[in-house]
Amino acid sequence: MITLYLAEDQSLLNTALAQLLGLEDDLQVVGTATDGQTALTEILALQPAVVILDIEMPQLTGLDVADALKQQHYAGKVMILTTFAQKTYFERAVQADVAGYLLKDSPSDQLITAIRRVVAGQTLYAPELVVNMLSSEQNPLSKRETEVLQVAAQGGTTKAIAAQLFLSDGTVRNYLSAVFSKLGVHSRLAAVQVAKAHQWL
Amino acid sequence: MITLYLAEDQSLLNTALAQLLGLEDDLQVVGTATDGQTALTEILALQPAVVILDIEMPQLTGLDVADALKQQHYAGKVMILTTFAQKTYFERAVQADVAGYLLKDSPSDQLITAIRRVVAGQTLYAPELVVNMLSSEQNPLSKRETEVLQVAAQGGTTKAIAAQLFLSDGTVRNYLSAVFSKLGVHSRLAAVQVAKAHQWL
DNA sequence: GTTTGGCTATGACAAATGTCACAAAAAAAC
DNA sequence: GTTTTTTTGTGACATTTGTCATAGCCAAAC
Repeated sequence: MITLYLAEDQSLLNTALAQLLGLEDDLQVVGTATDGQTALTEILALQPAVVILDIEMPQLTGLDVADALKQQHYAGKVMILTTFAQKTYFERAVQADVAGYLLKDSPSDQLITAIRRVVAGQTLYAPELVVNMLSSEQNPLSKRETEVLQVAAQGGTTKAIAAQLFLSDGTVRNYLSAVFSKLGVHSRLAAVQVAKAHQWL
Repeated sequence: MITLYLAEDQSLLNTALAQLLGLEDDLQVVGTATDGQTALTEILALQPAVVILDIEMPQLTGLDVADALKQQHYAGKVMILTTFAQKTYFERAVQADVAGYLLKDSPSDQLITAIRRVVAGQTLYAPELVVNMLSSEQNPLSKRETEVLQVAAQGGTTKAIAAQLFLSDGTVRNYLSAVFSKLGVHSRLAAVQVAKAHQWL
């Protein structure tokens, strides 16, 4: 019998999956949560063989939970189950030694077979991710440039940005100018648009 | 026996729900789709008693499908099943005479009872929506102001905005100035932030 | 029938923004 | 150990942006 724990923000999917997985002879759902903090506490108490984590959850994200479990040298397998194939999420998940990274756009029976394979020792990554990793352009901005743009995206004035980052007024304008040049735009708003589209922000 | 059709973008939820609903004695899932166009065609062919529609789907949204079904004087009941309680979505749904508007953050057994009630002739709206409708502030911007801000949000220069809307350069600046004053900000970026936060954009 | 509000426009001004050249220290890469 | 990149800064300039006063036209409201 494989014991499962399910952490999923969206109650409908959470309950539906819990019931469906429970119908399988070799699977048993020992607990569910709709937020990361509850999930982490209960996982450590219940010690399920497989943990299935959504990423976007209140309080702690699924990735935060995976990190915490890694630090505790958790014995069971950890799987991430999320909507989008975001490079940054995936990279963090790999860092946290997850045994599986699946997308919500594959049918539920694939999830079930994936669980069995993970228990058998396999590591499963959704194929879309590999494609996405290769095709997605990398951020041409330096760390600081990204940071400045990020703060600028909040909509504050140059002065406000400078104050928040402990920089001079002119330096901020210089950074932004460099950002614009790299992104091929001429204004903050346009830069934010482009950066968001590429998920660099 | 209640015949059901399920249109849901996310395959995992789609398949999980289809299986779960099919387990009920009085429910039968006669078809599913992951996009609006397929859903509409198949619904008209299969004539299910209840149609469950997600909103955000490729090609046609659930609301588009609901509109089309209303125009055809469709005999069955139409239910919307979506993630967020957005006022604008809800209003459109009510216009399309949907029999139910449910949120994905309630458990799956509530969906099942909701289906039975809708078939019995009841109309069900998620309680969160009523709260949301009352609490959400209304857009203080005029139609044209909203339009200008919307175009400005794309990141173009004043000239580009003016060209796109067939306005003079100065008029665009005036509109934006009025928008800023109403939203309590002093820049385009900040205005876009505020407007997006309130879902006025 | 007048008043109100929305749409459009111009001109002028102050402030903010974007650009460029230049420079120097620190960190990273080779 | 040298070169390159990154980070930070100044000063100056052109352009863009935001603000305000003012005004005509139109439609809706009262």
